[in-house]
Amino acid sequence: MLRIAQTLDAQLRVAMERAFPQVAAQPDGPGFDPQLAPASKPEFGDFQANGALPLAKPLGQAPRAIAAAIVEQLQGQPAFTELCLEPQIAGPGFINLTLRPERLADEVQLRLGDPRLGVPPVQGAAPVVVDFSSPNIAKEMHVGHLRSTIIGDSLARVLEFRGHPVLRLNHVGDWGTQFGMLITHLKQVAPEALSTADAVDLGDLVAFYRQAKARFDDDEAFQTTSREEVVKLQGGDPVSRQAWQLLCDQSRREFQKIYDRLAIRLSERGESFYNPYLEAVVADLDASGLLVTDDGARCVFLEGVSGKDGKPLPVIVQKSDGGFNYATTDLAAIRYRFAAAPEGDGARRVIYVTDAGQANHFAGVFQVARRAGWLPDGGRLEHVPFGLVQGEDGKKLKTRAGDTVRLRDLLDEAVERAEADLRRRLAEEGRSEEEAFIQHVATTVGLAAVKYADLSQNRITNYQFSFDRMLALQGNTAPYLLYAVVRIAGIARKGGDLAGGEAADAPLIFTEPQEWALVRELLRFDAVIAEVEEELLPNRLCTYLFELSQVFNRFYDQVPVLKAEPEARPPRLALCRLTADTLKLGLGLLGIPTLERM
RNA sequence: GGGGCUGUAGCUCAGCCGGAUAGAGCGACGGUUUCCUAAACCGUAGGUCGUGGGUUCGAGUCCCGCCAGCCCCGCCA
Repeated sequence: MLRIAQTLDAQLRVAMERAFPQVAAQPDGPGFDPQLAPASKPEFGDFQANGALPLAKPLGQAPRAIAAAIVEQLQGQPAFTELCLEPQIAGPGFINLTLRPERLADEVQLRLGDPRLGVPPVQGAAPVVVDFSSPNIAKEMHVGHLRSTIIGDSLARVLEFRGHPVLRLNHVGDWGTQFGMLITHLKQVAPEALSTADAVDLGDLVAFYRQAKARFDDDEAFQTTSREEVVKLQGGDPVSRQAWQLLCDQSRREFQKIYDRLAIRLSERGESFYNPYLEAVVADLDASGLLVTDDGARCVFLEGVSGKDGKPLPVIVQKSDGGFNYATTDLAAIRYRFAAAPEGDGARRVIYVTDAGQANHFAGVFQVARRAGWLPDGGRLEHVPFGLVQGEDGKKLKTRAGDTVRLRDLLDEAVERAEADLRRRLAEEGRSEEEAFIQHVATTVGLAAVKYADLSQNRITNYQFSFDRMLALQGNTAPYLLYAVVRIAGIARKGGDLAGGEAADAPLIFTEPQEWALVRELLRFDAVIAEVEEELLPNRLCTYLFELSQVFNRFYDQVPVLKAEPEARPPRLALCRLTADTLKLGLGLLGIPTLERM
């Protein structure tokens, strides 16, 4: 309906100008904004224009009279009367617009033949970087990586669908002090791990990492050795390099198992990738006069952000010992991503999907990048923050033993619970299914539940993780949406021709309110996609898909399809087909595959 | 001390650019099945939108103060 909304907006502007030419002539006048919005309630029609109300004061007229004058001018436009029924003026001066049923049917018809379901491909596409997931080498992926991975993937999918060339970058933690610690520790306790691939498994590596961290925190000699080890590594020492390479390879393979399970595609480009550019970052900042040496550290002082003593807060880009830190790497990454090829990605939009705790850090780093002039005209640099994953007690999610929850275990449990639920249901209904079917459904439902529960929440707030809620069969959950798709597949199995062959030329004539409700819901899809692309809020897409499922279920419950009168059958089958296509596409953009039966 | 985020029904949460009587889901209570999977549908109850001001024709939404919770705050990432 985006196209129609644009048309209506233009028509309203013309009507306003014609109704009040004296205002149109004023250069400093109030101007005209139709304030066109989707109708807030079905009884108000399809759209409402609220633009008459703000004109009341400047024009010195009653808002309803202003609305009436606008409506009169609208009615004088043939293009408008072809599109809409007679506008209604309601309340204090709202103009309610209802589209002609045949225009709605036209729109449905267009979408039936359109694989993009009415979503236009983007014009003038330029690369978009989505930086997400980003686990640390030599650690296992845990619940803390869940949200970034799932949200980032979904945003990337939406942007890709719109036609942007998307670089999905996995900015893994593969550099820095942590490696000094780990390698130093391993040299002493498990030297074979540094020269032989897979000498220890990742779980052990994680334990070693923890030990190394503990030693680092209270053993000064160990700290010193670790720092020296980092210097060796950065200096390209072959032994250190090889150890590092082995650790990275091993972690990479473990990460990939998770990504494969979740059907997530990512290009690894870790922190180390930017090492060759760190010097240039500092030089660049120096050349643009932003760099200040303070206490031996080279930093950029932020504008508008002050610390304890009221002094501006610094972003440190080179430590007093000459080393670089994460801010330097992040700056190098921004610089590289916006820079033109071959020494850059040529991006026009760079998106970081990380927890909200890093908001200050990114705000600082972004400010420096902007002031350094690294963003091209129209370049967008955005932090997409999200809240913590909490348990049902409202505290940070932990295992019973108090450990961090591994992502692997979390996914396993979701699938196990989905399987148990399915088996119980099969037993209750006396159904018998093949083992392969059960495994496939349980896996799909379990993983879908985890993804959907995360995505359906406004990402900025903390997220209360609950297997029971996400796997519930009713409510705003993955199983509920998947079930709507299954119901439509059931119609096809029982002889409904969803491919459109049945009376393909028959006009789409709808008679029931449930049909119209479904039509209107289906036509919202393009606007929802546009909104997610802009606001980077996948929960808006979830809400839409849930509402679509609800409207469909109401239709399914109250309006027969297969047993409809012969002339009513084709249009109803068409609605089923478009609903299924919309749900499949929408869920696909959330990274969730659908099922034919469940 | 400074900064960020959050505060909406018993619980979990939506709420678009400020628009009409603030919405879902769960839970509670009550209904619906000779018919496409009842994993569904229909209905009832449940709200000082943390709080006090301000702006506006109109504020859950914007501005300021306050309260509460979480997070961040110089050489870790």
